Amino acid sequence: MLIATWNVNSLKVRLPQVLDWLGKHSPDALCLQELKLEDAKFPLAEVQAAGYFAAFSGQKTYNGVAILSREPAVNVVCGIPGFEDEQRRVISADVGGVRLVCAYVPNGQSVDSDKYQYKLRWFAAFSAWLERELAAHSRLAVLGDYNIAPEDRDVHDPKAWEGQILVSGPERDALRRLIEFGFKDSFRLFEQPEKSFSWWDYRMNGFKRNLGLRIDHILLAPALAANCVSCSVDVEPRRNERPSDHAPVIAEISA
DNA sequence: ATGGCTTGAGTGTCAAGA
Repeated sequence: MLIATWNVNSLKVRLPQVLDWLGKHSPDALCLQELKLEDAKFPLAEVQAAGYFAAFSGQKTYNGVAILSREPAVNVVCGIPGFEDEQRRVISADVGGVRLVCAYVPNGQSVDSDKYQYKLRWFAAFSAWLERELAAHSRLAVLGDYNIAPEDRDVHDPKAWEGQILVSGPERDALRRLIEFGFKDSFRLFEQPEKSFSWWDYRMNGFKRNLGLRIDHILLAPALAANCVSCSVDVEPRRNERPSDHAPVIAEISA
């Protein structure tokens, strides 16, 4: 089973690239973030024509998440239960015997902003919910844009980024808590090239110079991690014309 | 140099992303 995550930074703009990528990789499920469109404008017909079902939770202009899947997604839940939030950042569902959570973690803007406090508050609720979900679903996968680079090796210039948004201590602590629950960062189950990233700033030729961060992750419950046979970042779509600033991350689960 | 790109909104130019 192939599962993947991709922050597309506008599904309207990126739809042709998403359809192209689905055709090339045929994942069983693809989690999308930053749709930036309301549900009435979700390109369902195009996705179905490509052979996929879709569960989605969108809003105008910002945020928005979706799970595209070969088999219909069932038991779909939008948001973090019990956490009031107008921002559409989470959708979860069962696909092919796996419980998938698709998440777009808040960016945080800067460590001294209200948005950073929201990010930490949001993540605390996310984390508490995932701990319960992990107890309920042994085959649980949490895919998405975490907007957190777990370690210095996930940052092109750790000195320059020290203490900044996406790498700050409280953010990393919050992510580490998920690992303490038993989740595995599937990317680090395998030997990986040095300086592997999943996001590069549009500005200053960030991609060409590989000035990136690894902030998109596939976390797996132990039972899935034990059967994970590969995980990688697919940098190819970042070379496209009008690319998303994020690249897809893809993992393969055997059996 | 707190800039640089890209998107959506909306038709000026700004907010937000990371």
